[in-house]
Parts: sequence; structure tokens; C-alpha cells
Amino acid sequence: MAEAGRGRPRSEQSRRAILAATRDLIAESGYEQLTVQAIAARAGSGRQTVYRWWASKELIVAELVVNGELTLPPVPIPDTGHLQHDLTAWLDEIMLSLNDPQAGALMLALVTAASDNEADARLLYEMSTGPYHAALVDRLAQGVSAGQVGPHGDTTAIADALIGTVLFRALTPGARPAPTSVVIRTLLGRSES
Amino acid sequence: MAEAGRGRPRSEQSRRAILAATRDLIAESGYEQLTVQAIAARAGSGRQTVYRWWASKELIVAELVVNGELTLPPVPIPDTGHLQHDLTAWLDEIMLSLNDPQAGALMLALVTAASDNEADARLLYEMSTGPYHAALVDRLAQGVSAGQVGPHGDTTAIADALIGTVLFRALTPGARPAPTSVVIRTLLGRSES
Amino acid sequence: MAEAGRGRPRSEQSRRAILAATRDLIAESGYEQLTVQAIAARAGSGRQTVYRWWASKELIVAELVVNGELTLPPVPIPDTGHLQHDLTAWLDEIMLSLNDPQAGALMLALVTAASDNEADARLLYEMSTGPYHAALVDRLAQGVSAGQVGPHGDTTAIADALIGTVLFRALTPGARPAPTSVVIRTLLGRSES
Amino acid sequence: MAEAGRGRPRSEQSRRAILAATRDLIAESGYEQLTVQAIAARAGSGRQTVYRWWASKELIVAELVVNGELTLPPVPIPDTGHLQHDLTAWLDEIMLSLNDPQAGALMLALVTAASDNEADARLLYEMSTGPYHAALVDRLAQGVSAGQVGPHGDTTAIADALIGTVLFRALTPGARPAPTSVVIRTLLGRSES
DNA sequence: ATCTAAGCGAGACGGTACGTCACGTCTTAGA
DNA sequence: TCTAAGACGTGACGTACCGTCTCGCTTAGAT
Repeated sequence: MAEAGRGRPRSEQSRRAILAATRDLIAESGYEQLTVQAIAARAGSGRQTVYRWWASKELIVAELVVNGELTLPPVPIPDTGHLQHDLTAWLDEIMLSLNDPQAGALMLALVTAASDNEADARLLYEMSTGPYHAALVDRLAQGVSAGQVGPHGDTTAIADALIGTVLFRALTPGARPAPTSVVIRTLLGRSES
Repeated sequence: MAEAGRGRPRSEQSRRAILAATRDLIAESGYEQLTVQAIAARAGSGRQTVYRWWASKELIVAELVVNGELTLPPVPIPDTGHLQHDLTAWLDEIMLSLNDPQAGALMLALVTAASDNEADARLLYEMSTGPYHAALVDRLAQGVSAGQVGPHGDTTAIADALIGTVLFRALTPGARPAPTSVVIRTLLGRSES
Repeated sequence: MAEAGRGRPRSEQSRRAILAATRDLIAESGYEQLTVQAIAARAGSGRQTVYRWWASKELIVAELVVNGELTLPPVPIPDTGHLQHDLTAWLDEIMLSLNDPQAGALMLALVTAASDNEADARLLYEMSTGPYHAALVDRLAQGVSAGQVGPHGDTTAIADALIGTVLFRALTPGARPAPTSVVIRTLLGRSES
Repeated sequence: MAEAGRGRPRSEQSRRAILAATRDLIAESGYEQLTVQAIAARAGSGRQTVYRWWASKELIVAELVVNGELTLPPVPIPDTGHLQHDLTAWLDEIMLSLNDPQAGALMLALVTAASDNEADARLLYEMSTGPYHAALVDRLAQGVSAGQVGPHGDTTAIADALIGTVLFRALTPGARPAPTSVVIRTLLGRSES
């Protein structure tokens, strides 16, 4: 079905340069300032080459997200066996990374790229937050087995609340939130060890 | 030195019509489709009148938010004395209202309007989610006095987590979340009534 | 018919200030740069006051012209009895005054103000050039009586040609024209005295 | 160092359509009514394409003039050997053509386009009236050789006066001028044959 | 060793929205 | 009731990007 390789093959190098340029420009100036013109210029390619591969700016961003090249910093959840300490440490690190203006820009890019398109929104959010969510549920399930979660805690609910808390704080830069240890204690329904 | 009341006073009617038109257009077509031209046309005003009072589309949206005219549906927290039931009912209603495409559009508008400007972001989010947050903290504090919150729960942390959960779900349309009652039970660290 | 002096009388002072401001602004920056805003500001009046007296910018200029306050410099035709010398002296002085950038600006203002409106054009040109034309015809008629005009010269034709020559030279700044004495000799059909 | 022939070449068709549209619109509605929007619409082009090639409306008009596409109707001077008849016929035809409202509009366009810019004025007028002037001087010189010009006539002065007369009459629509034959007789200093 | 077809950088094309400017009208308070 | 001030609706301006369409030039498989 695919035409055999007649003509000049597409340049994988251009494709990568465009993705890299997009990622860098979002990090530098934010999604709102992003233009196809600027992407092509930074990638050393022509504007048409961008459109040959992607139908829109949003889809370039979507591909970055799907590839995991544009996402919140991949903070792994520690596993020392002590759930409360582990989640507190993880939340601390996430919150720290959000002070980086790049991370905020990426966050907004994710939200904005998804606007007006529910299918995109689903894809983008599942790809970008899904791994976090799944990892949290796993770690929490392990904690439940170890009796480290309060009797009334639900793993999905806790994971939702954790990610939601991160999201909320990222979007409300001025707020004075509760300390992370208090957040974790509350969500786990457990006194601090 | 500001000259008092000289010249024709600004038309409060125009101002309101512009704000109303902006609100309606966002609800109908989303923030991305919003144009100053369309706002002025719908408001029966001139484009210049819009620019005379607001420097940008974002600031019109900001004013709507500050005025409380553009926000998530104002769902009051019930107060039957039974915190768990009240919060569950409240969360159910919020989640229900998010199925309304208008509410999703408003949400995205808030996020996008805030992009590139931390001061705006702070203003917008505090104004739009602040009242919810404050009301939740109040209701939770009352619940604490009544012994309806688990021993390890912090009111701010619970409020953050609740709003974050709403935010997270609004932005991940495809997810299969935990039932609201489970969420509340988890956050309160309490068995169901 | 005219309403007796009810209410505040119109300010003749404003009217004059507006005319003066218009004249000055045309001389300083040219007709193209002229705005009602600037006229009112310079006159210390309001924009509405301008429109109360004149329906358009063009008509302010027209009134200036009619009043003789905006026109080519009023160069009187000498009358020493020697027509050729007199006209040559007059033409020299006119051409000299056209080197003044203000005079050029006034000239263009006259032409532009008349555009798109034949009635205005007629008014403006008759008022601004009419006196010159009439004075020329008079002086020429006197010269005819004195036998100072060639046998085939027509006073109207000569006056038209003289004014036309001035107009043509004003509008073609780069040309190298014939000396004024040659022009006059040609138009009069006479050798130089 | 100018890159040769890179990118899509400009559309000569668009360029011509824009020039043609400008010419037609001036002829139809006058220079004052001319807008870039209308030019682009009539040319079937985008507004940006106009601005890509000309910095202002004035320069489009200037190019039309330089190209000889926007000028007074090109009335050739007859050459029957009889100068007086030839010039009278020519002047009659010119004056006739000025009754055409299009010609008047073109005339005003030339004047207005030149405003505020002496260099442009020189270019425009030399281009538009230069050919007439040169042709007149040639024909007159031939007449001088043939003894058809009065002894005191100067070819440049006569040509200036002729064009000036045309200009003057075009701009004073209401005047009652001398008959063309009288004008020519006067300028040539000759009795009618 | 051509020939042919597709991708490439470049950049012009027809559009749409932007934010500014001036227009001519309207609406205040004050003289 | 005219005045200065200034907001109003309107519409042209010149700019920035959009997504599409040619250009001349590779680049590689098919001839």
C-alpha cells in the first residue's frame, strides 16, 4: 500500500529537528508565543516541511507528549518501604521542579494544546499524567498491602487527589499551601510515622 | 490632578454588554475562537470601545473572573450537619456541571487567559477557585469541631485535594474515576456514615 | 427667524482660533497631516465646536480661502505703465514666494481640499486664483490700450496662461523653466523693451 | 549576496492585477475613496500582497504613472505642417478629454499622490506631463523653423504656458475660458491663418 | 548514466485577526 | 445653549501568522 521509495525519502533528521525546536521554544517562550515560522527557523527547515509531517501545531505538541519528550519532569516515586516518607519526598520534588519556569510553560502548553478538542485532551492528559497516575496507584496498592494506608483510603482517589493537588498548585502560583507532609498525612489518613 | 467627571462618561451599558458577550461567546465556542471583532459585534459596540477599556482579550476574561461572572458554576456547599454527605453531594453536583460543555470551555479559558503572566494567573485562579477553597475550608473546620474529620486530616490539604481532584477530572475527560463517595471518604479519613 | 440670544452665544473667538489653527497647521505640516483633533487642540477648543461651525475639514479650508487667509501670497501687480516690466517683476516675485515651503503646502491644500467635489473645487479655485486672474485681465486690458500687447494676444488667454504657468511650475519642482522675462515676452508677443 | 531565484517567485499576474485595480478604482471613484482593501478585493488578491510590494498607496500610483498607465489620455500632437491648426486641434481634444470625469480623477490623484514628498512630486509630474511637454517643444521647434511662431515666442515658455493652461482649466471647472483658437493664436503671437 | 518522482529550504500567495488612528456623533458638567 | 472634554460606533490602516502553493535544488530508486 505504501508507495515504494520513489523520490527523495523524508528526512528523519528534519522531523527530529522540528520536534526538538518545538520543545525548546515552548520551554523558552511558552506555548502562546509558539509559531510554525519560529519552529521551522529554529529547526533549519522550511515551513512546508513542518506541515508535511503534522497538520497543526497542536499535533506536534501531541507527538512530543506521546513520545514523553514534553511532560512534567519524570520524577520516580521512591520505594524505601515507607509509603508516607516516599510520597512526601516525591511530592516535594515535584513541587520543586514546578518552580522551574520551563515546567510551568510545559504545563500550560499541555492544557492549551488540548483546548477545543476533547479527543486531544484525553490523549494528552493520559499520556502526560497517566504514567504518574499509574505509578502512584501501584505504589499505593503496595502500601495498602503493607497496612500503610488508612482504612478508608482508596488508591485511585488518593492518586487523583495527589495529581490534582499538584495541578492546582502549579496553576495558583501565589497560594500558601499546606506542607507536603501534611498533605500526604491527610491523604493517607495516617499520623506521621 | 485627575479631572473629575469631564467629558462623556463611559457607557456602563457597553461595558456590561461586552463582558456579557465575552462570557457567552466563550461558553458557545470556546476561548480559542474568541475574537475582539466578534465580542464587539455581539455586544453591539465598536471594536475600539473594547480596546478603550481593556488592553487585551485576556483582561476582559480576567475581569469576568474577578467579577465572578465567569467561573465554575457557583455550587454552594450544603450544610446538613453531616460533613461526609454534604461534601459528597457537593462533589457530585460539581462533577455533573462539568459535563456541561460550557463549563469545560470556561475552565480552559481560565487556564489559557492566565498563560504567560504569573500575576494574571494568580489573580485568575485565586478569584475563580478562591471562593470554593475558602468555603471548603470553612465547612471542613466546622466538621473538625464536630469530630467528622479523621484525626490526621488538615483542612487546607483536604480543600486543595478536592479542588485539585475536580481540576484533574475536568482536564482528563476520558478517565474512569473513583466514585465521589469514595473520594470524600478517602479525603476525610472516615468510613461512610 | 434667527433665534434671539437664548443660551450662551457662540464664541467668535473660538471660530477665529480654529481658523488660525488650521492655517498654521497646514503651513507647518501640510494638508495631509491635518486632523480635526489637532486643529481643536491647537485652538484650545473642543472637537465638537469645530463641527458646530463647519461640516468638514474641507470647508474650514474653503473658508480660509474665501477669506483670503489661505492663498498664494497676495502679490500685487505693479503698474509703472510698462506692462512687460510689470508682469516680469510680478512673475518673479510669485515664483520666488513659491520657494517658501509653506506656499507649496497651501497650494496642495487647495488642490486636495477640492478633490471629489466639483462645487468646492469651483469655489476654492475661483476664490484663490480669481482675484489674480481678474487683476491680470485688468492690467492686460490697460496694456492693450497702451499698445503694449501684441496684435494677436487675448487678455483672458494670457491671464490663463500666466496662472497656468505658475501652477505648472509649482507642481514640477525639478524642472528648469524658461526665464520669466522670456515667458512674458512670449505671452505678450513683444520684443523686450 | 542577494539569493537568486529562491522561493516562489512573485506573481506578475497579481502585480498587474493590483496596478489595474488601482487604476480602475481611481478612475471610478477618485483617489480619495481609494483603499488598499478595495484594491486587493478588486485584484482578487490579499491585502498583504499589496503591502509586500508597495509601502503605500501613493507608491502604487507612482508606479502607474512611471509606467505611463495612469496619465492624461495620450493625445498625440497632429502634424499637418500647419502649427496653429495642429495645436488648436490638440488643445481641443485635450480639453474634451478633461470633461471625462475619469481624467479629472486621475489629475487629482497625481496631485494628491505627490503631496508631502517633493521627490515624488518631481517624479510624478515629470513622468505624467513630461512627455507632453517634450512633444510640444519638438513640434514648436519645427514650427519655428517653418516660421510659424511669432518672433518673440520661446518654445519652452509656450509649452509651459500650454500645459499650465490645461492644468488651470482642469482645476477650475466653472470658468468660462477663451476659445482654444484664441489661446493658440495668443501663445504663438500669430494671426489665425 | 540517465530519467523520474518526491522531499527539501525558501518564500509569495489569499486570508483573518490584531491593535492603532481618525472620523463624525453623542453625552456629560460647567459657564 | 454653547463650551471643553471625551466616549461612542465605524472603518481604514499596517503587521503578524495562518495554511497553501510554487520555485530551483537535491536525492534516490527505476529505467
